[in-house]
Amino acid sequence: MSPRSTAQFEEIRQQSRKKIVNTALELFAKQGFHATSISQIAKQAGVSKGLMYNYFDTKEELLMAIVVDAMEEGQGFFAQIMEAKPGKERLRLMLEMTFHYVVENYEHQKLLASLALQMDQFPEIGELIRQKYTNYIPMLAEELRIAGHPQPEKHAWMLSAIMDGIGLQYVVLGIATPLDRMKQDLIDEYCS
Amino acid sequence: MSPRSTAQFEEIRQQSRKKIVNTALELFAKQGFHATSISQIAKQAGVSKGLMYNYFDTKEELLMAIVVDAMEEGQGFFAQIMEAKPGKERLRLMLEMTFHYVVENYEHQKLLASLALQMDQFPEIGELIRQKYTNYIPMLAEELRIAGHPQPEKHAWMLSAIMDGIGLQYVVLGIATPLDRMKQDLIDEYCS
Amino acid sequence: MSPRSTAQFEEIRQQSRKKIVNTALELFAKQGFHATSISQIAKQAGVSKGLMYNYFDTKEELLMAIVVDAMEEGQGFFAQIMEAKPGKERLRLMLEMTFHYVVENYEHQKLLASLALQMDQFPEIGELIRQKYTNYIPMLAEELRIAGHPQPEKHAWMLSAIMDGIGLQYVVLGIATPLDRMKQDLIDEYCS
Amino acid sequence: MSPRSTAQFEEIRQQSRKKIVNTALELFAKQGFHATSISQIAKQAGVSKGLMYNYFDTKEELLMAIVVDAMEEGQGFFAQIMEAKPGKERLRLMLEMTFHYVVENYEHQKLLASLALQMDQFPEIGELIRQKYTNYIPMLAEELRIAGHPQPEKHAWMLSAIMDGIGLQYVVLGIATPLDRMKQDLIDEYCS
DNA sequence: GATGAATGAGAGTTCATTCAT
DNA sequence: TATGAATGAACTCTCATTCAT
Repeated sequence: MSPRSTAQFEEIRQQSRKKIVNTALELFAKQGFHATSISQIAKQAGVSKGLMYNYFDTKEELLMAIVVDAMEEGQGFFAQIMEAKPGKERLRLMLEMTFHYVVENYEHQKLLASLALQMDQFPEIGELIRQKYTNYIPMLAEELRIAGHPQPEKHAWMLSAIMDGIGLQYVVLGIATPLDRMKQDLIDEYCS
Repeated sequence: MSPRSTAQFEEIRQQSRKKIVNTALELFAKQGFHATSISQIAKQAGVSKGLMYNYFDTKEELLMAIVVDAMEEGQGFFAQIMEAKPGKERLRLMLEMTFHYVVENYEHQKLLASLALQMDQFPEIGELIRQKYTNYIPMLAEELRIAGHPQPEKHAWMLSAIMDGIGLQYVVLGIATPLDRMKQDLIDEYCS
Repeated sequence: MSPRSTAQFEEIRQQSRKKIVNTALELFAKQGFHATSISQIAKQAGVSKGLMYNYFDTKEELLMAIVVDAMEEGQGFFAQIMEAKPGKERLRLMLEMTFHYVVENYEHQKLLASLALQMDQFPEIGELIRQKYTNYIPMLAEELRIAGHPQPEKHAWMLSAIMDGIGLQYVVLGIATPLDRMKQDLIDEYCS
Repeated sequence: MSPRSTAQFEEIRQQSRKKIVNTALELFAKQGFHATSISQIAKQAGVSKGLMYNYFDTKEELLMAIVVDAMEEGQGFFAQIMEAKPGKERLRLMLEMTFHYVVENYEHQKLLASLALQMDQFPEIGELIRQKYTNYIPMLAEELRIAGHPQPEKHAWMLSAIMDGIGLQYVVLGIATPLDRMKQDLIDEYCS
């Protein structure tokens, strides 16, 4: 009789939105953005094709929403790290959480890597990725400096390359990559 | 009819084919496979759409031809390296040529990275990429062992991750990456 | 429950209905029937899409309701005119009120013109329009005869064409059309 | 063996283009632009849906091409008239050819009327229509002045309204409109 | 060998309509 | 009475592929 309340509608919206976003993330990560059709997302999410357009104006906007989610998740990790006391321990935490992120956010990681390779086509996303690097390298250098490392800038590039390479290998090769051992090796080298 | 004209035809064929392959490589690398249309390749290569199907039965086959080219190019590099005397010098040569390859074969590099992230869609290519890793890591370990390095296997993974990371950053960020310095740092660390 | 609240409900119903009809008229006139969506009407009228289907079963029915309104409005004008004493004065009144109608009912006028051009698609409306002409021309001829005009039938066609033409130009060109002057010219020619 | 010549291709193109344009004109005129789908045009023209996009980038561009055709046809008529010696005879020719145009170009006429009522949605076309009026009225006044008519401007508006009204009635009512008689009446009134 | 007109499946997107609440 | 989430058919448009010449 009585219409649903605003709060009820909002909850329904959030549920549907999440279903769509999660499915899209999964498929975009596995197949790439262009090779994934709205039909496929809808079918796998168990909703109609049209529903997506109740939440996102275009396929690109759906992608953008996922990327923003991924970036915010990364920011969250980072903020958590930065609450720790500066020094070797924080550097260690940083490495450990990065490895943790790679494993836990396999799909985000894979999708972002894929998008990084097509920045021409998604300029907005390209800008976000570029900015991430612009911020990340100096921050890492500063962290290494605080941890008492000589040549912090050199190792910032090196470490970031290693982390990117490990991430890439992980999303490409899967569990064949000896993640745990490499994590330990890096911690031994940089945090002791 | 005469052998002469047959040879001429063959040369024309090779030229056309090369034009197509080069253009396709350029566009696939820049835009990705799915975002590049046969029409666009044909127009930019200055040939007709129909002609492309004279050389490649499908778009996938064109991609495959490019990938095989890229792999053979890589093999060539590798063979060249293996002609050198084993030891620290060969390891150094290996690093230097890898850096050289990254810069000179930017497009191959970028395309392969992109395909590595979509191995589900191109199983044949996926297999090639997986094999490359399967061969590469032990080979690198052996090389490190020969060069007198302790813990060769550990550093094989590490080095391969660094190289992949550097390559990824290079194709994503372009010249902002301090390639030369990183090359020197690696050589200093691993070849002295 | 009480009669009072029933009456209130009825009033609310009429208000909502009027809001919807007015908004739809405005948008149909400005953009055309097919280029106007139910969503747009609902949003601009400040009601929910669902509510519209409480009043009109289909989009076509909403259109039909508007057209019937417009026709009834025209009938009202006509009835008013017919209360006057037959003769030159009534003809003059007819012309003046027609001009008045054109200005005051710009949107009805424009929508009807637009529908007249797509009678195949709305047969019911087409029939109404055809009937209007079937009745209008002889009535106008009779009016001209009563007013003492020679060749009343010829001028009936002529006058109706002029009025249609002026109406069309007015809805197309807007105020650039010299309505007042043309009205005076017609009155001078036909009513003196 | 040998590929088709450029001229052959061009002729094929022109034929297909004409088939599409003619069918589209017919359907746009009968049903309106929005109520006509590309599928319907293709089916009735006996070509594939995709072929239209070989000739026109969008449905709007197809419409635009038709409108430009219609405008040019009108220009042609006009130029023909202007070759005659100025005076009553030319005015008579103008009226006769306008009636002729209305009958012969029924579909153009109907489509243009329909578009004139939706100028907001097709600004480019709206501008063309507005310009036509801006040029047409003064030209008609001048023509009337040359023909020795008193109050040429007043009658220019009147005549243009009559012609528009007749055209509108003709495309709406069809042959029920007494075109020939009205033509004669107008010629008698304005050209003697 | 070479062309580009033609096809049609399938992409992204819109929208009238339904319905649980 | 009133809401808006949800549907799915139909839309515009794209593109790998075919084929007559």
